[in-house]
Amino acid sequence: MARMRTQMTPQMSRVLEILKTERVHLNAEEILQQVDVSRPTVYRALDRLIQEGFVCRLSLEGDRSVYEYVREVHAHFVCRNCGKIYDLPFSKDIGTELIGGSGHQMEKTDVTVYGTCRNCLKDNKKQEEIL
Amino acid sequence: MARMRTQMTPQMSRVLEILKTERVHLNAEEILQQVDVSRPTVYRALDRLIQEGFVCRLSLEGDRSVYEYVREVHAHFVCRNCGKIYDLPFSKDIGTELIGGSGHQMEKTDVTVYGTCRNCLKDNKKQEEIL
DNA sequence: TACAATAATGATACACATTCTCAATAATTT
DNA sequence: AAATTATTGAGAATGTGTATCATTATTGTA
Repeated sequence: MARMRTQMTPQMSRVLEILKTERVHLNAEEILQQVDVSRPTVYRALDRLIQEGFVCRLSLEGDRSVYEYVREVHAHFVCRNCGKIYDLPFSKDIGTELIGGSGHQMEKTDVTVYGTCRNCLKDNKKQEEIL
Repeated sequence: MARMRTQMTPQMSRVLEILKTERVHLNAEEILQQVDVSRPTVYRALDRLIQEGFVCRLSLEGDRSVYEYVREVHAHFVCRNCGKIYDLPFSKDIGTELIGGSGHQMEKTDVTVYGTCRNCLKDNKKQEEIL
């Protein structure tokens, strides 16, 4: 009987490498453009990399998902104006606190803050000065 | 010159009413099934209801968005096993805390905890006892 | 009340991200 | 090397959400 295959296929490695080196949040299309791997395989690789805990997916409001290499737990700030995503460090385990005595078992916690980033705020102010 | 039209159209009201009475998180398709309103109008109504602050959208991992009537700010617990969504009360303004001195301007904060809910944990235990 | 102006609706078609199917290929075990 | 199973890629399919646009409803004004 054949055992489970290699944990990490070459295609998975290539996808992971992109995410590791780019150091930003990429969507599936952006990954596809940088790797010679078929579309379905990129999605499959991402799913498996998420399962293995190497990558995490971020489902943004009304937008396609973005992926990033997991370095350390953090929250995200998404600018509604320019779309840029910033990492926000967070130390406390908010999830455990929130679950409290509800009896649920936590796996992970997603914290996403939406708003206007500092750069866009600056640009807006400039615009107002000109007008 | 004609002014802005009624804030709330009949179609918007019907969509809002469903969300108010159902008291659960519904996706656009489920809303469509319960209301005699066209697909585009349901989406338009939801967008406007969100803008007005009556409804909020929840973008779940690899799933379509769900909508709920806004009663009070809270976080969500999503069960990876049964898919059920639970509301978790949370008082503190985590977003402001996270942004800290970054200079961004917060609009709203989404907190979603993923894991296994208490019911599924119970069922799993039962299964183990049988086997 | 009728008219003019604008906003909202519904039917249809469309766009696009993600997934499915399945034959071909690669890896692993015996 | 043969047998078995996992993985891949090409292409098609799925399905959520939008754009278009003619029609209808609403509101303000004469």
